[in-house]
Amino acid sequence: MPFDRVRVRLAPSPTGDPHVGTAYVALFNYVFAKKHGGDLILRIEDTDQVRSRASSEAMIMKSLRWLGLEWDEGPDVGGKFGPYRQSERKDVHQKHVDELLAKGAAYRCFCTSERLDEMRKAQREAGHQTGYDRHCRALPESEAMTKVSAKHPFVVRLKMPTDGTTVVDDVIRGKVEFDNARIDDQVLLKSDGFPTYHLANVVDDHLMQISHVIRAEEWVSSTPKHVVLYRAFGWEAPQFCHLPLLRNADKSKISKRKNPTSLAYYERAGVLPEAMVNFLGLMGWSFSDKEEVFTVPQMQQKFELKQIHLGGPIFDTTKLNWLNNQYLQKLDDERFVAYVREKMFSPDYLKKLRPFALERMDRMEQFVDRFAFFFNGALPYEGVELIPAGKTAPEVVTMLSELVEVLDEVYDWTDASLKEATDAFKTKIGWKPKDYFMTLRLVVTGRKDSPPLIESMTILGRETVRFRLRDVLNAPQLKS
RNA sequence: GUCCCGUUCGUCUAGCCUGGCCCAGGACACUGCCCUUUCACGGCAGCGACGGGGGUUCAAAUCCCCCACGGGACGCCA
Repeated sequence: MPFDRVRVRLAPSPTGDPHVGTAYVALFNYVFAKKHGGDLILRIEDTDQVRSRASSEAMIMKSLRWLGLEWDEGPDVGGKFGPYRQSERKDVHQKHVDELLAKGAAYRCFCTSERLDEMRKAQREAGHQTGYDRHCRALPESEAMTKVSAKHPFVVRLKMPTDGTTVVDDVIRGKVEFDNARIDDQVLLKSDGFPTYHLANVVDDHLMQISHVIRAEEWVSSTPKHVVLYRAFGWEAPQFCHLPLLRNADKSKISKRKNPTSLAYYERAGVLPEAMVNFLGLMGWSFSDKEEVFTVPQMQQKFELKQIHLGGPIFDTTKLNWLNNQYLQKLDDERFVAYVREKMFSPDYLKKLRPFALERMDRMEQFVDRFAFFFNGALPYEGVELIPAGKTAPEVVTMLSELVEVLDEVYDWTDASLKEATDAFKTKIGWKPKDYFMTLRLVVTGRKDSPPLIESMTILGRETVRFRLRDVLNAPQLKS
């Protein structure tokens, strides 16, 4: 361990909704840090200029706080190792890339993406592992500099050793050996001047004095590159610990296509943060062979990285529901009332509903019944005519499944962009407006007499709409 | 395809390092019974797993080897 003090980091990339996988890794990092009296650092990995969004960063921080996983240093709380947003550390990264270049540990590559694509295609067809063919590695320095002055775009790649092995020492897995010859010359600096994950991660982890890198299993295969990087810089590598990947029911890596993965979804669904955290703590780890209900402070006492079971756990929320019920039963008056009044029937949410509600009621008592779908999760579809005349169940299923994909691409969840997206999709599939919109209305609201569809979808939010679009596929009418 | 990781009830897991206490323990789910004017909670019971094959050993879920299966990675994404 390169530093005396335990310092771990959480390094999410702000490219979407706050993910349960992020929370999972966050929990284990948090618990490990606290157990050892160390620090948790939140570092935003926003080096992907195309996909990073500020709104995503804000949501991730909000969700982590909701779970009670507070960080000691981060973009919002500061700290002496900042800045904590990688996009603000470009100079630092550039400087370190220059150092590698000067040392001869890295080289400039002028290959175009077209050439790389063709190369990979050929490799794949030949049945080989894909990887850079090191075309530019042998390029003389003088030639490279000429190209640079001629403004040829380039990336900087790591010079991997061509023989021997690199050993990754993982806290749980032990020593894992990799054949250097099979490891790619990783791009460290992109042509836009931003570092890739690999470079930024190693540099920042070292500069921020990270002692243990606790992250998901998907990183195991790139860790030897990181080890080589640490060596190139002359730094001692941190302890690595790769957590198992949460899985879908079919065992593939958890994805929003097959599971609700957004923490915002679970929060809205009325899952208590202590239940969520407890549930995540049960994935790959166990508190004891008798008790399964525990708090984060209790987990801290007993937690050991080495005890983590490596079989990838299926993220099956059945047990989460039971756990949540356990915690729900313990809610006192204060928390219960606060939840219903401030979260479920929050003033902000009710204000959004007011214009739609008032013109459709003659007595206030009708509100709860008629607007229930604004507060519910899953809707009852018994007796609802989900299939328009002339259409078949498979057609409706296909339409809805494709629509989910379309809506996933909607960048901001507003009336305008939803209208645009749903209209475009309607035109594409060529359904009659009435059939299309009524089906959608029934799926999203569960009733024919709902307020305007687009506005309702906007208010309900992305996660709930997505959930219903998927959930309705289980309705008997649509099963064939 | 190549490399790497994994594999205990349907699901989450204990046990595996330090072989015998394991004809494998707990929890969720499911089924039944009890409690109960309903439902839920709660209680009790039941169902249900060491991927396969070789070895080592007096003894293997536990150690070794092979196979199968699952997953991850193979991006100027993280």
